[in-house]
Amino acid sequence: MIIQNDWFDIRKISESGQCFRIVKTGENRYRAIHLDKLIELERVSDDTTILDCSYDEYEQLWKDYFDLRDNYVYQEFKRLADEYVGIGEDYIKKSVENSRGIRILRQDRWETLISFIISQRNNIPRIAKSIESLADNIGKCGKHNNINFFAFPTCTSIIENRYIVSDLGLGYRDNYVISAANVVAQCGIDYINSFDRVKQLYGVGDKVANCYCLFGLHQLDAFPIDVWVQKIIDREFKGSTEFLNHFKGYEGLLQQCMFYHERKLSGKLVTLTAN
DNA sequence: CTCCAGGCCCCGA
DNA sequence: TCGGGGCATGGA
Repeated sequence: MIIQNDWFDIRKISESGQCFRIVKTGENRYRAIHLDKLIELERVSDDTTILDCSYDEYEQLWKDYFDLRDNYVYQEFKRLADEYVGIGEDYIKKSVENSRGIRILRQDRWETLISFIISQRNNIPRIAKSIESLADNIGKCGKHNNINFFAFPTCTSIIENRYIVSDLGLGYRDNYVISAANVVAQCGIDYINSFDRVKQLYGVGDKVANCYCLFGLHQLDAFPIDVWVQKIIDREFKGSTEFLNHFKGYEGLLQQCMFYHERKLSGKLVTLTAN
């Protein structure tokens, strides 16, 4: 499949910190794992990305995963940013422009939940490593062409293999992961359908709950505040989040732009690579 | 050695 | 409700 869309930048998406299983495999080449599928992508120009899959598989799976049904929210958000007048104006406009092509993926809820539980007080390479470790040890094996890969483990697998999970170097987060697995095995992931529900989980606070809403539930108004975003709020907006009122419904898009932009500026953008 | 990483729990005021 | 200590682990 050839995707012609200059609002889609797989490199920026993979470096934006929203997902941990999209890795760089070569120059302009990326690999993504979603559910029990693997796909390889190549960004051949600013507006063209090749997805190595059939039309049917694209329509059935990857179109939704990469949120490629339309560009409406991204264009609308950009328009809001262009119109913004007020404190931090320059920072907002630069971060949004610099982040063009970032989309909010429609990731698997369960994987998103566990990924961001693991993310707390952790760094991105090690988060990715922990997730790979979970998949490699207790996930289901799949095969794509001649590549072996492992799907993210189910809640049942985590419960059944909880002693293995506790030995994967997750630190104190292993109890949070196992606890969440128990709740989801009992109630189903559909039960975790709101900020309040997800926050009830042991080890989930405001930040992780907001990440779950934004990246797992695709609630684009969620605005996770981590140490980076807090730093931006303090420095560029004098500690006030009043600027969010201009971005009603799209706060999460702005959060991603700021997070990406800030890390890029500080030279701490992380490029995940295979193995 | 210390410091830090997309925080959260728990405790005491 | 707010602030601070403690928390597992590994890399810099």
